[in-house]
Amino acid sequence: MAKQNTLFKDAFNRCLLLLSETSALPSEPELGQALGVSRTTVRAILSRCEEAKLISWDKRQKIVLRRPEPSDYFPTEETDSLAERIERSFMRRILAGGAEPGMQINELELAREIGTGTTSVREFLIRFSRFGLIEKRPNSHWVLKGFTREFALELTEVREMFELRSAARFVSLPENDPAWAELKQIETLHREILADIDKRYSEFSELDERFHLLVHRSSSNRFIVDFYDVIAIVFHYHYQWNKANARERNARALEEHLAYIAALQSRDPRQAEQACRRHLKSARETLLQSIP
Amino acid sequence: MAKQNTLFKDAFNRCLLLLSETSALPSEPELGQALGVSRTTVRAILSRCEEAKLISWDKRQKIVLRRPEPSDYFPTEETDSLAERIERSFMRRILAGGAEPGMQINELELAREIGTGTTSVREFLIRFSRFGLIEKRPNSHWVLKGFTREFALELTEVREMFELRSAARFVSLPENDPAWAELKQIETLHREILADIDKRYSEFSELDERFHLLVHRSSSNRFIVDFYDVIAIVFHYHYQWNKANARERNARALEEHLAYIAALQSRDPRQAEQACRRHLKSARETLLQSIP
DNA sequence: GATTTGTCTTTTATCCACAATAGACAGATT
DNA sequence: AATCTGTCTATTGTGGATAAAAGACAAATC
Repeated sequence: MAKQNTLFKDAFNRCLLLLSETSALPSEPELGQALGVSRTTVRAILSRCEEAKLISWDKRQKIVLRRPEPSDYFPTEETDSLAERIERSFMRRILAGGAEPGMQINELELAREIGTGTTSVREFLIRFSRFGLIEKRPNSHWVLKGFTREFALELTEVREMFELRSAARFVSLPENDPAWAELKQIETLHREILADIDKRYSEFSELDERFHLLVHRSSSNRFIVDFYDVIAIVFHYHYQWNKANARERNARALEEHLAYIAALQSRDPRQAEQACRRHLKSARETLLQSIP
Repeated sequence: MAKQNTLFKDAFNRCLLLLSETSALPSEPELGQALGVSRTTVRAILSRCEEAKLISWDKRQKIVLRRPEPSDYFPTEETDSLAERIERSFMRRILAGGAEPGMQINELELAREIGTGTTSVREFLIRFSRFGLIEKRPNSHWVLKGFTREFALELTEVREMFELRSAARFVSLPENDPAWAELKQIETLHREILADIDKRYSEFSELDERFHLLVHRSSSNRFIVDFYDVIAIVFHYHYQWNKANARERNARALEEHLAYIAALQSRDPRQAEQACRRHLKSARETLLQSIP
């Protein structure tokens, strides 16, 4: 089967959205830019649109003939890349299922379960190994080290070092740095969600990631920024998995964030450090509480 | 060709060393333990030893018939794993050769040059990407970010955070922790090399890695210990590549290490921090000097 | 003259096959 | 009773094949 054309399908779906808002499509390179794909893929999309009588296509003339209907879209299951599917399956297995530390991980078995080749699973495991949750025994299996208390403590120790350093850098960013504008936006979103917390508390997870990533970015250090991936994936699956008291937890975190944001905006290193420490401490406690 | 039997060849060579010192070999599981391979490989080794009339083998009787000669060994080029060969080729290319940042890296071309399949190269690049020197553009090529001044500064920034933290932990290790004995050994080696610095200065590189890894290990934090891989690979190739004034540089570093070791042994956190800072500062300067 | 399109080549992502290696189990040996 | 050996099976490491996707280049169009 070689490569799945998930990129094509996903870009096609996104093209239909564009198409429902205009009467003609732009040039091929421009469309490629808009969809983030190469001209080869753009042309495949246009061909399919033409076949489905969505547009008439003659060289530069790409006229919309009708609005796309739900049945024109590819089903969402077909638009996820293989890597995403593998990640989800794997995380479900090791977080939800009984995942005792020390358990062996079998490439072939995982591949069969997910319905894919071993190469892709293998590459996923290699990429994933940098998160410190699994380890390879050469010429033999992988070992699950598990989402344990030690893991959480080691993770948060490094996180705290990095975020304190990043917050210190943040307050000294020049006035015209775009991070200040982004911070303002994030602040506004916090207030909006807090104002309607009962309905919108579940939006916190995404906002949390956006905020902390912004802080880490100001370190201008690739190792610090890259490490944020580890934190993000852990918290991402952690939120999905541990929903007890989510509303209260998130409300409290939003308040802490607002204090932290105000401290950053004050440009005072001491205030920023204090607010950062306070929030990180409670984030650590929350994470630890969810581990048996 | 599927898999190369480099493990077998390497283990066979190591087995010949054992064989030259005894008159009979132990049981298969024991031999496997000693060589770090499975019984399957042990049996392959024994078969070959028998064929080469090095031993007579009948079930539990494995009697050495003659001493191995140089011609019995496999040539060392054949005992390196594919991953090691790829790493060396790649590092030579990007460090020695003209490696401008922004250059594209082509899996197929690399594979052809090294004489291997694309899968292995690909897996190597994925593993290597955690060192922050290359970056993947999905569905497209890899980009070389280059061994630049920024890279060195970002690397040393994190290194300094981690090593200071580890040194602080080190001084509070309990008296009976094996790290103290290892530190003593390392200290002795330092003195031996310094005493005969003109001949032995090149042994510093390996000792340097051993010392700093010991310090990082005392953090008991997998992320800190894993990060030491990044430092180690950079310094490893850096030493191979920048040999100007190696004798003086190494002599100075050895002196600094001895001061640092004494400070650790004093168990005084303040002294340890000072000595650590002093050494890291000069290590950073040395690294930066070698970058244009 | 700058874009755009048509066409073609190159490269990546993925599956599959096969040798090397690990590992399991029962019968043999101490 | 414990360990070892013989034998067999399962899994990993690696090369090669192929569809999807990117990208190069010249001719066409504005």
